[in-house]
Amino acid sequence: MESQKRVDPDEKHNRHHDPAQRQGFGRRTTGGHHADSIRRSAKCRKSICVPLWRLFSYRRFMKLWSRFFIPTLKESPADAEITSHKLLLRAGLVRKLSGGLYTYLPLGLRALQKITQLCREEMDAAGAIELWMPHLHPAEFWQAGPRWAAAREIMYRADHAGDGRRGPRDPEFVLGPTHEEIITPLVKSELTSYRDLPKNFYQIATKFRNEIRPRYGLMRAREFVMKDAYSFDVDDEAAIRSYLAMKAAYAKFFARCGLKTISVEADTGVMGGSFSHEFMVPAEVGDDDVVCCEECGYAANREKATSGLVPADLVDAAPEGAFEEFPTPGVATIAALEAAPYGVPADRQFKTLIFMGDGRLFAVVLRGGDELEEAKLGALGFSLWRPATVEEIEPVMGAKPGSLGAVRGTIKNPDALAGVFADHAVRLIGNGVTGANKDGYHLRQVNVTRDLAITKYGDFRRVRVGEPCPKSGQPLQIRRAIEVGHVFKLGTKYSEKYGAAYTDDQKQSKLMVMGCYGIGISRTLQAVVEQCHDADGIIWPWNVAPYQVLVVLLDPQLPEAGELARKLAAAAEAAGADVLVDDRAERPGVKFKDADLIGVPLRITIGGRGLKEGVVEMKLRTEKAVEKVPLTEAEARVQAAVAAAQAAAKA
RNA sequence: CGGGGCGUAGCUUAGCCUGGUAGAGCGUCUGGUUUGGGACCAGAAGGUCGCAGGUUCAAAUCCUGUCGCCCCGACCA
Repeated sequence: MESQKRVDPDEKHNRHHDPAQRQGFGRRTTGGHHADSIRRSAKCRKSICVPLWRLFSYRRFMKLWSRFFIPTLKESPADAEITSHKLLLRAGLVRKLSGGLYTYLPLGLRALQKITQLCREEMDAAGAIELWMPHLHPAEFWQAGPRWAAAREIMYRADHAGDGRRGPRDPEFVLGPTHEEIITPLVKSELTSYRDLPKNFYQIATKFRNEIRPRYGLMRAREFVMKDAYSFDVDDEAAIRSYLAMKAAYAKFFARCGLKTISVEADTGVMGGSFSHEFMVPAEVGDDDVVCCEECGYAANREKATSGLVPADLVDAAPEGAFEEFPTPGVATIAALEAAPYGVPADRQFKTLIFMGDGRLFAVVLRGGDELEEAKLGALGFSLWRPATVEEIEPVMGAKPGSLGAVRGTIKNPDALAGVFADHAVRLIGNGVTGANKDGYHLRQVNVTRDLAITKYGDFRRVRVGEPCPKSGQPLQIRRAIEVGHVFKLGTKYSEKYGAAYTDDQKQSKLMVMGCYGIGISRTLQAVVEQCHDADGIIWPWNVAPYQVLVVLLDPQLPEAGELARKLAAAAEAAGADVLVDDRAERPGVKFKDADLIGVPLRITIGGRGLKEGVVEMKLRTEKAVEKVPLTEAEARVQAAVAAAQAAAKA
């Protein structure tokens, strides 16, 4: 084989251990020149610096940039839009394979592993137990669960091998978007007694979701790393304890990642369940809106947020006389009815929307100026719903959208409606205008209480900026945010479906009460970058930095510089830091730019100039100032700086 | 899925409207000069112009289809 002829790399290095050999490099590669005068030439840099790492056997304990792989970019690829995505690419952390699919390069992987480890520590500390589940799921597990229909479209299918040979009895597979459907059957068969509970199982693994629109790099990917945990408790009260323990662990975890998060009340969405909180990172580029009150700390996802717009003591408006029809040819929008000659303000109009839910139509009534918050329809109990089509609406209502109303007696076939659900805010209208269920006509003097066929009031509208906080009454604000974690109290939705029950001390069989808890690990990575950067690059928080100390050798060809780098790197490592040494034959400017870009928290610069003065330089990525440290103190000072950073990161 | 935009060298892009030799910067390679915040000079390599049809004497350019990517909306960690 070829390898027999090849010289073993280590043996090759050993040849250069002799200092005399070291001296020889300059001469050998530069002909008759005096070694000193040409030692900084480009050629010399290359020929000398590469053997240098061999000379001192750095490799045993030093990670050398020249031997590593950090492909930094001066310019960001065109398909990156937001800062963190650009920086992930520019700092050589990730590369795109395809939309929503990314390769973690060595540096990115290290950061990801740091986050993973922090998460693991907090989960373990909170009493959760790590395991690992398959990510290829036989579809039958999902079919047996409560949300097969709803979750289907986000799941990747891996039905057959594609050779057409598999028979119809072979299972259909899906790639796991989450694991309730897998963990619950496991728990059902393994945990049977109240003595086994509580339990909380978690894993940190890849999830697959057929996102309708992957974007922003790792922020919304088709394949991503998630920590998912599932708690099982004997009753509601215990489940709440588990929930609160997870919520507390999450707060700790995000704090340790150096992330500022806010926890907000959230909608439970397709997960179902009784209540939930999301952990949000405020960011301009977030794809969630958080409604919050500076005054009292109320914070909720916009999907869930309410306001104090409708006073609790609001008195029903008295009718102004019988409602009457009036012609409105061609008027099909709120705006058109607002315009002349009608001049009906949007918030005096009843807006009627028709939806199809589980095979039946239902109506939602809002103020004309309000927007429906569709997620809030989840409270109505339909498992699936969508806006109804014109063809579905007309036979039931008697008119096309634009002329619809929920006025009793005007609906063509009221029995076909599963209900008329009105937002509380319509009560503010009192007497208003709405469609006559007759194309080209509207009704006025419609009284909410007397005329509308309301089945039930609820909160369906979207909160607007400046409305009073439901708690303090102060104006609400809305901020963009990135969701990085989500805790749900699930209740018995899954345990019931899969029969996850236990026997209590009265020999009674009872359903376990569940909770589930997710952290977007890869999303957290990007959120950190999004929150911690400046114009020059990433500013890693200490705990998630892929490397915490960077020793920059400006003159790597100087033996004394190499020797010093070795000492300082060893000192920093002994203090508990991860150290990278930039030994590349690059100009100082390039090295400094790269150092800032990859965002290592503590930079130690060793250059020929400083060595003559007898100093090395220390600089924190967060600070502008560079500190000159005498060589005699260098090791101790580096260790002290590492210790200080560690202490600060712990606090 | 609806709406908008873009596919030209590893990266950023010019050229396309008005068809006729594919151009630059960064990066890479060679030689030299430089050396503390992304150096300079000289030279070189690197392109099926996303793909497939069509129009034409001639297509990166015009037409049709298709694939991919990005942005806005609904969904989510």
